[in-house]
Amino acid sequence: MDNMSTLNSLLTDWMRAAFQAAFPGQDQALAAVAVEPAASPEFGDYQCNAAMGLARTLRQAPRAIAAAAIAHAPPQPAVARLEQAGPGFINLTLDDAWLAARLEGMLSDPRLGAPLAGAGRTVVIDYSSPNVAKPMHIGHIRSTVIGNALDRLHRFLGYRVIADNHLGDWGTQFGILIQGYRHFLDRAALAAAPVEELERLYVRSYERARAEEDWMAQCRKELVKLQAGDPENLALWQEFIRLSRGEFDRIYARLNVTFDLTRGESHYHDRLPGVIERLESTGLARESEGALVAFFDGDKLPPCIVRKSDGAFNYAATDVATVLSRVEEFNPAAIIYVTDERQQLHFRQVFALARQLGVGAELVHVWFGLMRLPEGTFSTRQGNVIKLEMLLDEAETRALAMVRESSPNMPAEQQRAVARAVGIGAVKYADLSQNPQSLVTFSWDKALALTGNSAPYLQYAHARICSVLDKYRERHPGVRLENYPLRPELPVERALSLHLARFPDILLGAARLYRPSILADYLYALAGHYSNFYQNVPFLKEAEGIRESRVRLCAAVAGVLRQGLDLLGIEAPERI
RNA sequence: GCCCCCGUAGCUCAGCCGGACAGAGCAUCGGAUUUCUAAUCCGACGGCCGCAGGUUCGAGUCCUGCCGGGGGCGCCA
Repeated sequence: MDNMSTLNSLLTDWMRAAFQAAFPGQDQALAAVAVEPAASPEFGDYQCNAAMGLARTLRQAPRAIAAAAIAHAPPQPAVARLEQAGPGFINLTLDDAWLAARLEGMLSDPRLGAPLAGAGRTVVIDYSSPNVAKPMHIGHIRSTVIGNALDRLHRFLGYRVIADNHLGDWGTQFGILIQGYRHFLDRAALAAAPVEELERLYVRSYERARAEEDWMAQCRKELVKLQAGDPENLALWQEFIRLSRGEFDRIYARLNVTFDLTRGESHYHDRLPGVIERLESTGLARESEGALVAFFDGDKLPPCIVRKSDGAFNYAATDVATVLSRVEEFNPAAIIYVTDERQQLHFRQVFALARQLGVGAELVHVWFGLMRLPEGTFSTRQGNVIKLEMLLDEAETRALAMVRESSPNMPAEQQRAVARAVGIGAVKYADLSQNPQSLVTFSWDKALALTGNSAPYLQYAHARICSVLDKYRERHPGVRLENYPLRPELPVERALSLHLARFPDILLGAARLYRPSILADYLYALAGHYSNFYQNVPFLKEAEGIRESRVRLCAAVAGVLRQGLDLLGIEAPERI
């Protein structure tokens, strides 16, 4: 199946060839000819809208153009009907037998027809990236979950992925924290909840620093000592990182997220003087009011400070150094950053500098809107922060209550495992299923939805299929289902088959636009088609042949659901 | 002041490169379980797609302006 093109590209190439045969010498204008899924089933399976747009260039009426393209279309076994409609649409209906064979091909491929689009290419994905010494709260989940889905998706498409958790482990906050640690440490609290205690120390020290000049000066001194390699401060700093990573790792384990690298900003510290030198020598940055400032006259961006007047490097310098280091070490085709919207300007500046320094890799900032509460923003100071662990706990608790109710006979251990999969899946899906760039208002009921457009809905569809397959094997032991052909005859079966066959195109689209929500939408629609099928069409008690075809269709849906959910980082238990 | 994003059904949101009558979930109302898991399915109700112009054969989608909300803009990261 590796050499097989996806449905979209197959039909698009063919349709373009039809236009080229009808209008020789117009290749440039015809490059835009494309085929897309039909807006409505009544129009067929796919449609081509190119004729209307070409009317001016080709100096012909759209309907005449469409008719000519149809007349010149080369033979194509995939297409049963090709017809003109409305002002110049071309509607395509796939051949039933061809579609069934296509599905057979997908099912015999462990990759379900997904092309190895990224073979030989490397992408670095920088995501999650929490700050050391601060607990992860619900604002951190989006980067983690979206980044992880992009990670899995790219890996599946054959990219070599370097997932890097770029910890915030360097900077002025550590001077404040060390000073706080020296004066306010509560050892019992640190032992009980280390990161919470570190945060408390930071907040307390920070507040005092705002009020007292001397305290602030002392914080700065601690930072300078740390950055100069003072053994005592270095040891403290390493301890902060160790404690924080312990807590982060616990959350990542629950979320089933793993990184290839966990390099903090500190990793690039030694490279900063070299970067500054290059920025200065190339004229990209110059002195201004004691600071070193990068200007972006050509790019219409405001200037940014790369080195402060006290000589400390700013985070723009760190991020440029990080880009250069990644390019040098991994030679990636793309570096993808997943952060919230507040960093848009920052990354535009960093990317502009990197390009000026000769970086050719595609630099992408995948940003998402800040999570808000109905009553407004949340902040540590207002004390209305919802800790990520609390959210995950609540999700599992709600899911467990549901499992106990609907599956009272399931062993307790399994109930807990299902509740974990369902609860965590629900939380992830809430972030993955919407356009990340919308403003998001957090609500418990939405984040933990267990019905409707939610992960549990998909998991439920999957579990029901597993149950059907088990029952089939019980009643018909030893039967090799592959020996029976797929015969999608009913409209709902055909719709299901067509939807399944689109899976590879969906993966490519989601990766190209860096939007896992495209995959989530697809899976939701798939589960919807399936639920309709399941609810309204009997299969186990049908006659041999029909029965096997339908059971195989079920298996196909299960396979795509499982693979799709896995790419979103969501488990698909066989029983829920 | 300048820049970026968002504004779609009562609520929460989809809507890919502009395409044929604008779609879900929740909520409300009405149906479906002797059957393969009802965390489900079927149906009803519900929309000047913020407003006003413009481009286009065609605009929720692109452009301009305005209104409303969020974020950012030289010494935090």
